[in-house]
Amino acid sequence: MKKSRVTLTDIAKALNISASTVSRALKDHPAINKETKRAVVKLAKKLKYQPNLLALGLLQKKTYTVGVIVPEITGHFFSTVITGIRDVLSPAGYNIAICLSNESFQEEIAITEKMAKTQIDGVLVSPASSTKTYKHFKALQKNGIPLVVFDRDCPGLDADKVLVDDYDGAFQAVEYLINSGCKNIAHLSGPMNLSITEHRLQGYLDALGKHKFPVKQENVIHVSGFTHEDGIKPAQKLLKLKNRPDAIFAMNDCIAISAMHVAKKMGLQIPGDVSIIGFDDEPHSSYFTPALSTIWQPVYSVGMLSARILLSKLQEGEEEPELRREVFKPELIIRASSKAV
Amino acid sequence: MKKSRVTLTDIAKALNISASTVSRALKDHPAINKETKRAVVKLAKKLKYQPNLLALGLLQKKTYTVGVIVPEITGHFFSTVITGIRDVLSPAGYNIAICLSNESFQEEIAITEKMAKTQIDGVLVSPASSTKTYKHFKALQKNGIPLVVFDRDCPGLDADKVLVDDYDGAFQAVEYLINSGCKNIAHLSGPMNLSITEHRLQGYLDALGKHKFPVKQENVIHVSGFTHEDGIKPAQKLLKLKNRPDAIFAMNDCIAISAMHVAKKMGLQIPGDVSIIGFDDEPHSSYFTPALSTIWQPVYSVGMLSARILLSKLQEGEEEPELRREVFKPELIIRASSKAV
DNA sequence: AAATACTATGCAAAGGTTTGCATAAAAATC
DNA sequence: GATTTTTATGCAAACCTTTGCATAGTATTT
Repeated sequence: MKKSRVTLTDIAKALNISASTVSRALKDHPAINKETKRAVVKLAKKLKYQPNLLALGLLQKKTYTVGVIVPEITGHFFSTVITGIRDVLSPAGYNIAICLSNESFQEEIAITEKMAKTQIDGVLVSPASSTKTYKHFKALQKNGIPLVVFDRDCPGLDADKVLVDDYDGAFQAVEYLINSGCKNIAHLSGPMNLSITEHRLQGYLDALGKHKFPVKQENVIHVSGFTHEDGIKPAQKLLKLKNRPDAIFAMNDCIAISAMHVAKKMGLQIPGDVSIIGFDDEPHSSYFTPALSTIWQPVYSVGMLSARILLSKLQEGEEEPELRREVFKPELIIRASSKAV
Repeated sequence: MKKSRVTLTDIAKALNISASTVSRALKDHPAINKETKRAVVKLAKKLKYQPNLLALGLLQKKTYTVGVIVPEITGHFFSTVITGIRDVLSPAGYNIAICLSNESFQEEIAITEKMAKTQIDGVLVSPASSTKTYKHFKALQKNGIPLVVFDRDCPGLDADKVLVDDYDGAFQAVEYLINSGCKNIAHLSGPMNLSITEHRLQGYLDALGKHKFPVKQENVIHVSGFTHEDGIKPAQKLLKLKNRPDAIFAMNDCIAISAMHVAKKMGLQIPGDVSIIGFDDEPHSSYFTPALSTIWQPVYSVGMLSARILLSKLQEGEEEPELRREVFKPELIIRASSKAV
C-alpha cells in the first residue's frame, strides 16, 4: 500500500496548530514564535517531512524543472552537452528532464506536448534530423515557455541559440588538406536537411572554391546516420571510385573511423594514400591507429552557456530582451591521420 | 508575461457548463450528451487545451514519472541502458527523469531527496562508486516508491535487481588468456568498493586459482575512474614491472585501450608480447588496432528488463511480491588483441 | 487608563483536476 | 397520470501548499 507522505497538516494536527503556522515556521517567516518554530522544526525532522513539490508547482506555476530534448545520448556529443547543462542548472535548483527524440520528428512533437502539460519552466533543444517545421517549438513559446536551441540550428525560428561554427570547422579542415598537398578531397556528409550537415558541406565547398578546386558530385556522399555502420558503405563507395580521393573529410569521428577502417582493409596507407579528418574530437579519437585528426568543439561549454541563457530568461522574468545568438569557434586538431603541411 | 494556460474552467465558462462536465466530456465518460461532448471537444481543440499534469498528480498521487539515477552518461554503458529503459517506459506513458550522481554519494542523496519531494512513481538506480550505505534508497522504499537496482549491486539492500554476471565475464576472459598460453596475467581493476569491481576481481583471482597460477600483489592495480586518462599511469606501472605481464585483463574497454596505447608506445607487440582483453564491448572497440578482445554485455537488455520490472511493480499495485534478481550472462568476444587459443 | 504598536496565529482562497453524490429533466413503464 | 428508470449535469470535496487579511493577545506609549 502506498503510504501517503507526511504533510503540513499532519504536523499541524500533531501540534494543535494550523498548517499556515507550520508552513511559516519552516520558512523562516519573521512573525513566528521561537518556541513554536523549534517544536515544528523538530517534529518535521522526526517525521521526515518532505514538501510536496507538485502542490507548490500548482500554486506558483513554477516547477523548477527544465526539459532537455536531444536526438540521442549514446554518442559523446550530447551526453557531454547534458553534463554541462546539468552543472549549471543543478546548483541553481533546477531539475532536468532529459528526453530523447530518437531523431524522430514525431517523437519530438510528442515530447513537447508532454512538456507543456507537465508545466515545465523552460526547454533546451537540439532538434531531430527529421524535424522540418518548428510549430511545436513555437507552441511552447506561445505558452510562455522560454526556449534555447543548441548545436543544431532551426533556421527561421526566433529563439535564443547556442551554436558551433560548423562552416568554419569544415573550412579549416578542408583548407588544411589542400595545404598539405591533397588534390582530390572527398566529403562524407551527414544526413540531409540538418543544419550542421549543410554548414559543414558548405564549408567544404567554399574551401575548395577558394583554392579553385573543382567540386565533383561523386566526391560527396551523404551518410544516413552517425554511427560506424552508417559510414562503412559510403566509405567503400568513395574509395572504390575510379578517381580515388586522396583525402576524406568526414561528418564526424565515427564516420571517419569507418573510413579509416575501410581504407586500411583495402591496403591503403593513411595518410600516405589517403588523409582523413573527422569532426567532434571524441575521447577515443586519439587512440586509433593512426591517431585521428579532427575538429574539436567546446561541447561542454555549449551545454553550460545554453543553460545559463535559459536560466537568465527564467530568472529575469518576462521582459523579453533581444534574442541571443552565440556561436563558438571550433579548432582543428592535427594528429597522424593527415599529412603534415 | 507568462500566459496562464487554458484550463477546464475556461472551457466550462465559455460554454456555460461546469468544469466537471468538461472533464467528463474529454474523458469519454458514458453519461454525457453527444452534443455537449462535441462542443467541448471542439472548443478544447480550438483553444489547445492541455490538461495540467501537476493538478492530476496532486490529486491521484501519481506522476507517471520514473526517476533514473546513474553515475554518468558520457560513456557507452549507461547511455545505452537508458535508451533501453526509455524504449520500455515511454510507450507505457511514463516520463523519465534522468539524474546524474557524478559518482558522488552526496549528490546521490540529494537526488533521492528531491525525487521524494517531486512525488516520483518509481526509481531505477545504479549507485555511485562512492556510495557506501543505502539509507537514502531505503527511505524511498519506505515512502512506497518501488526501486530497481541495475548493473551495480547494493549488497544487503532488499530491492529488485538486474545485474550482469561480472564474475563470470572476468573468469571467462582470464581463463581464455591462460588457455592461450599466457603465464603472467595482470588485472587493471576498477575503483574500490564497487560491486562490479569486486566481482570482476574475484573472477580474475578464481580463474588464476583454478589453474594453480600464483596471485601476485603487484599484478593488480586499481584505477581511480573509468576514462582513458585514468588508465594510462596504472598501465605504465604494470608494463614497467621487472617481471612484465604477458597479458592484461582490464576493467573496461577504455582502460584496455589505454593499456594498448602504453604498450605500443613501449614498442611491445600486441598480442605477441602482451595480450589485452577489455570489458563492455563499446562500439569503437573493434576499430582499434589491433581490434580489442572484450566481454560483451547485454546492455540494452539490462535497461529494458529493469524498466519492465519497475513497470510491473507500478501497475500490479501494492501486493509486494517476492523480489526479483535477474543476472545476465556476458560473452567473451575474441578479436586481435589476444592470442588465438 | 486609553490608545497604539507589535507579535503570533488562524482562516480562507487559490491553483486545476477528478469523482461520488445529489439533482433535475426527460423518457419509459405501469 | 403517477411512478420509476434513465440521462445529463452540477456541487463540493479532496490533493497540499502558500499568503493576504483578520484577529486575538501582549507590550509599549501617551
